[in-house]
Amino acid sequence: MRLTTKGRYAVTAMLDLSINAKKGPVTLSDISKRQAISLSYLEQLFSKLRKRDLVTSVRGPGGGYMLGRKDSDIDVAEIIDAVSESLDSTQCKGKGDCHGGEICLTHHLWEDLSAQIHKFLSNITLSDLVSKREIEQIARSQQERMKQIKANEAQDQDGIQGTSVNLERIVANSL
Amino acid sequence: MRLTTKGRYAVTAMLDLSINAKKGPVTLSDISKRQAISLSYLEQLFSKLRKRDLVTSVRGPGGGYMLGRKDSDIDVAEIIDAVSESLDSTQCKGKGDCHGGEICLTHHLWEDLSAQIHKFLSNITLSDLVSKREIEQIARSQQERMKQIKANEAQDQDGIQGTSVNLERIVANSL
DNA sequence: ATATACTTGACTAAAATAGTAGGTTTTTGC
DNA sequence: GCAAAAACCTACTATTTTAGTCAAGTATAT
Repeated sequence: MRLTTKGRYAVTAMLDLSINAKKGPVTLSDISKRQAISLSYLEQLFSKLRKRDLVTSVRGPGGGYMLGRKDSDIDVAEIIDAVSESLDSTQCKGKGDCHGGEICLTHHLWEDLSAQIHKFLSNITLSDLVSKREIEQIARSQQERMKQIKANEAQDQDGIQGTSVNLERIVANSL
Repeated sequence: MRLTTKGRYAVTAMLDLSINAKKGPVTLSDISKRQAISLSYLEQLFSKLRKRDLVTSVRGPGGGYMLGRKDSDIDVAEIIDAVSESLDSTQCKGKGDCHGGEICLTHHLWEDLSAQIHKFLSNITLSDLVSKREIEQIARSQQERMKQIKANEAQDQDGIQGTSVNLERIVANSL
C-alpha cells in the first residue's frame, strides 16, 4: 500500500464520476476541465481503473465513463490499488521466510500495518464521500458552470480553471 | 501523510538503533552495513530525525547515534513525518475555505482520513516492533556477524551484504 | 595532536509522477 | 456513407522525488 498523489487523482476522478455520471456517461474531457487533471493522465488512470472493472466505458459520441458498480460498492482502497504500481513483493511473499531461510524480521509487522491501513481505507466507499452535503452543493455549482462553459466554448481556459472548483487540489493537501 | 520508501528507510534505521544502541551510540556506518542503506542517505535522514529530537548524536571516536527518547515513546508516525517533505498544505489549511471563499469540497473528508491513518501509525511505537521475538533473535545473529566483519575489515563488501539480514528489504515489501 | 565520526552542501543518477502528441478504432447523427 | 465525438493506445518529454556520491568541513575523545 502506497499513498501518493497518484491515488488522490484517481479517487478525485472517481468522486467526480460518482457525482456527475448518474444519468449517463461522463467524458474524461469534462473531468479534466472540472478537476484540472490533464486529459492524458486521466486516460492512463482510467485505463487501469477499467481493467479492474471500477469503471465502464461507452465509446462514440455521447459516450464516456460510468462507475462499474454502485458507488456504495467501491471503496477507496480499491481505487488506490488499481492505479498504484505493483506491490513489489519481490521476496518473502507470505511464506514467512527470506534471505537464506532466516525468519523474516519485520515482515509480519509491516504486513499487519499494511493490512490495517488497507482495511481502514476499504471501509470508506465513494458513496460515503459523496453523501457529505457540502460536496453535492459545490458539485451542483460546478454543473452550472459547465453549462456556461459549453454554451460559450470559445472562452479562454484560464477563465474556466480560475473559477471552477478544483476537487483535486482540495484533496491534495490533506493526505 | 505520505507513505513511501523514504519513511520505510527511516523506520528501519530507527528500529536498528532501538535494537543496537542500548549500551552506547551506534555509527551510521554500522547501520549502513547492516541494513544496506547508503551511508549518505542515512546522513540525510538522520539530520532530519535529529532536528525532531528523535535521535541524539555523540561526536568523536566511539560516537554515533542513539534514540532521543525511550523506544516506547517514539511512534512510527513521528518518524515518517520527520523525514517526509513538508505537508504541502498550500491552501485551505484548516480554515475550511478555499478557491475564492467557496466551501472546501472534499477537504474535511481527507482531513479525517489523513488524521485516522496518522492516529493509527502513532499508536505503534518502536518498542512494539522490537518486542517481537523474531526480531531480537535475528538482530543477535546480525551482531555476531558484525563482530566477524570488524575482525576482518579487509573482506569484500559483497560478502557482508550477501549474508547479512536486510531489515530494510524485508520491510520494503509490505507497506 | 590526531584519528574518529558527525555535519553540511553541492552535485549526480535513477525512478516515479505528470503531461504531450499523435494516432486508431468505435459509434452516433446527419 | 460521412463526419464528428469519444474511447483507446503508444511513444515521447518534463518534472519531481528518491537515492546515492563526493568533498570539505567541525567537534571531540584519547
